[in-house]
Amino acid sequence: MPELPEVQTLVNDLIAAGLVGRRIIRAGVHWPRTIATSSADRFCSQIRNRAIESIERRAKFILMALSNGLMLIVHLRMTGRFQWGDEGQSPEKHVHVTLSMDDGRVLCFHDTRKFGRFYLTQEPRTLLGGLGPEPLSSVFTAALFKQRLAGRKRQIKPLLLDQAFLAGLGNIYVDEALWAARIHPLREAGSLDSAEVVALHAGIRHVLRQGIKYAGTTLGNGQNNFYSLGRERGGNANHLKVFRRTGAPCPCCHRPIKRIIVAQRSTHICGQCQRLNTPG
DNA sequence: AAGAATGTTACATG
DNA sequence: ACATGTAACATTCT
Repeated sequence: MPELPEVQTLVNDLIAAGLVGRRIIRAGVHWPRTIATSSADRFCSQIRNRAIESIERRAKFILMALSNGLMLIVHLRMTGRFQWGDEGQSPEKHVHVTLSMDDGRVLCFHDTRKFGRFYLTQEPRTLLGGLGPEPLSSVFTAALFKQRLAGRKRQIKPLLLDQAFLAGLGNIYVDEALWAARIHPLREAGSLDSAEVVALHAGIRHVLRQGIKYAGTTLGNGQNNFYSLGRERGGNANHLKVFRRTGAPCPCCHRPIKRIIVAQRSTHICGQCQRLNTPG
């Protein structure tokens, strides 16, 4: 669920909350497997008394640079999120890591499905080196996109979901971007013509920027859902054109949105606007 | 009320 | 290179 816009929203919130410059005085781990790089004990002793020097996003990872060259990297996977807790009180259900700050606040990592991971490393490149370009950065031009698509035989949707090809997209924003560009998710990636590449490049950047603008996408009311630092919902669900809108009219041609399965993932398309074969 | 589906990723196997 | 299947989990949906 948390894709690039949701992770960016969280990073923005963490910065706005004044976390940069604060020092971590104590860590608690209640589900040890959350810590991917070491034992829970070693994690706690290593992170203790480090100051947070910067917070940024790369792909769907949250990067916190700590003092003395250590980097804390967090991946939320499907249901991870951060929220404030109370010092001295036992953490609420599904809180697996707590970070007590030098100003008395407690940053809690909450993750119902327990897929989220914390990495503590001196060498971030090991984890991040294989990622594709950032879709919102200036290096991601239509020309670069075209070059990376050339010759690829995979279907366009699973390729866009591949973090080594392009960083940060997930199921929601891929469906939205493909609809915006009027491209069928099963199209062979290397078969897109120049106009389609340009449209898809623009579509990807548009849907991601819109997601960030509305502070992420929160679907439904379940707790397996995106909530930002202050437990606020994102507003982007109101701006989705196809995702989870099966049966609703396509905003472009008013035919009903269809749900199909592509690469084992639920996929939402307009069969009229997104053609697999050229009409005729 | 039991069983299926679920936004992510890594890894194993054809 | 690419497609497919599975596993990691708990909650929500059917």
